[in-house]
Amino acid sequence: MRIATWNVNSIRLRLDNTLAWLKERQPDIVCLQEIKCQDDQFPRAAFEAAGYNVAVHGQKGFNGVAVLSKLPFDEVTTGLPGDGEDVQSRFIEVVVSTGRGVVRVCGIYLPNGNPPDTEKYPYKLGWMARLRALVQQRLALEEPLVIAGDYNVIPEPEDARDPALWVNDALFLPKTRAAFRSLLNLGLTDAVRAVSDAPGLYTFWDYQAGAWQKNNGIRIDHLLLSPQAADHLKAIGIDKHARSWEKPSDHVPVWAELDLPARA
DNA sequence: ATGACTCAGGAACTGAGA
Repeated sequence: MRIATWNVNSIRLRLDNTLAWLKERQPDIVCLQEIKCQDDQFPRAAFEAAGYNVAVHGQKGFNGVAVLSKLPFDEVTTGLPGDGEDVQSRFIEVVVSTGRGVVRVCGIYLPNGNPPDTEKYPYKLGWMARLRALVQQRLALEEPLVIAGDYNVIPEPEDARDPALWVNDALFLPKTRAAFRSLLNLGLTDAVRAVSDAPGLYTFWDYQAGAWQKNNGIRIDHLLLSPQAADHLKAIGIDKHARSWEKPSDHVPVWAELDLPARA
């Protein structure tokens, strides 16, 4: 079973790119972020025609997450618990059944948090604390669990081409990195880092200042695995070439292959 | 030195992104 994440930066503008990538990579489950539309504006029929079930948690104009799955959904829940005032669409959780039991997938779009001297940064840190609490509960289920998405966290200096550029940024501040480590320390495995310690495994290049041409990238899109998922990890990939396509997202797809059947 | 793009909304620009 191949599980992927991709921040598409508007699903309506990126529909053709997304369909082309699905055909090429053949993922079984895909978490999408920044769909930037309401539920009824999501191009559901195009993905259903490509063989996917669709779960959407959108909002008007920005944010928004969705999950595509070749397997039918046993459960779909939306919204990260822990703050009744939070109206931003950044969390979706699904459960599917395989021939060897269930797989649980959380799709997340973690807040950016910039500028750090505004209310946006405490919102980010609060969101990370709420995510940690949820993950702690889910780990007690002892299921294969994948938390996939745009974390807006640069975990380590080698995850940026030029870490000095990011020292005062919400993506790389000590409190951000500490909160990410605290999540990992619950017992999660960063799928990419389980396979490679190489530098340069970037997932985002800014549209500005020729960041792509200069390979001035960062690694901020991650798949974190529960022990029951990590035990089945076979391979990972970062589909960097999607950044060079016509009308690209500023993020590229990241995927993990688990040695679990992709059929019920 | 600074800004540099790209999106949605809604009809000229602003907010947001990272």
